[in-house]
Amino acid sequence: MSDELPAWEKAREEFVAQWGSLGTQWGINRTMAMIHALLMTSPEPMCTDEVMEKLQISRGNAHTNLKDLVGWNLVRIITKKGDRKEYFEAEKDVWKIFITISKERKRREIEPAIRLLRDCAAQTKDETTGPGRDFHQQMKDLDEFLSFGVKVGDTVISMKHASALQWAMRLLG
Amino acid sequence: MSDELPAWEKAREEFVAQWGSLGTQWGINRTMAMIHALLMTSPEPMCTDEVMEKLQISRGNAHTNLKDLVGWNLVRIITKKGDRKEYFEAEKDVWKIFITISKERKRREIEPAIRLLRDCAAQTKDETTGPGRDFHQQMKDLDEFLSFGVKVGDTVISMKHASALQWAMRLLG
DNA sequence: CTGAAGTTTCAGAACTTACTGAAACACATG
DNA sequence: CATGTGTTTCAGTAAGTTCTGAAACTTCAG
Repeated sequence: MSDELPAWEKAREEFVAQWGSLGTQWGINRTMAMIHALLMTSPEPMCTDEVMEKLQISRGNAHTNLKDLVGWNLVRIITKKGDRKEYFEAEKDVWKIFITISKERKRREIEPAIRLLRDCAAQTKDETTGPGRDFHQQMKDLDEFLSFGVKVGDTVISMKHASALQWAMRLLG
Repeated sequence: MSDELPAWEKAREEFVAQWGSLGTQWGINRTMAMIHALLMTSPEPMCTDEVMEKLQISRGNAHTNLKDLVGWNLVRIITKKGDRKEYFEAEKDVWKIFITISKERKRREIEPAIRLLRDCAAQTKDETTGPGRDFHQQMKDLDEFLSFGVKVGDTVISMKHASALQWAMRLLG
């Protein structure tokens, strides 16, 4: 294989591989995390074949994960005129990545949890004594906490990066 | 099987089962999430056998996941005098749960990522042109963002619940 | 319409992770 | 030191997830 890689590409390969491992801990599939890392550090949009080649994965796998990343709004499809191929480009702005991921996680992970908690609270709203009442209260506490968190999160992700920074600095200062 | 469950226990079973499913999305294993849900809604500390019985799982499985939860500081071991059994009790205070999880996730997920980013940035600090420089910059941006996030997070989790609430209200208001 | 280039789908294989059940271990008690 | 009670470990198995490769499909140019 080619050892003629520029120095930065060596670092990039480490980054891609390790980001993949970290991804699994975050509940994200390894390949998807690797493709994301690859695209985030790509000077140019890449096509499916380039991704396959770089990561040594099959077309089906590359395809699925690229589309998943597009579904997460972390990657967008670029088409060049006079070229039928689709190219993929990752958002590189850290603040925008953060906002996108926050929104998706809210939708996929927090909102279903809140629905569950409300449902369980509703089912037990007539419990006024003993363990039944405690359970009801626990559901309400969890709901209240998550809902409040969502509200705070919504405020933050609606902010411009600069305002968010300023606000955070005030908290720290 | 007994259909003589109090109404609230029905809701509890739904909560436990669903919290388990939600857990998998969060990258947490189903059983661990279920045990946590069970203990969070238990009026009394439970022993291994009770957990096995309630969730219909093996001793080994119950044991491993209980110990993992203790490792996460979400559950503590209680021993009653004159009884050699270990009982397990989950933290029920929502704010404390939040703080505990935040700390653990920081340690397990954010800090390793920051280490990786710094390593990759260091490897490319001499790159001053073209894609190498861009890569270096991207690593630094990500590092800076996560590190700043950690700082903000540290500040928040060092706050009392009431102060945090007050502070968040100001953000919203 | 035909063929070339690109894209999508999906059944089964490979891999990873979680779980069981049973045996080994620890420890207190008579 | 034998016995009963509770705890831990772990090899093998089951379940779940991800990946491959090939076939089907779409689109466009000639």
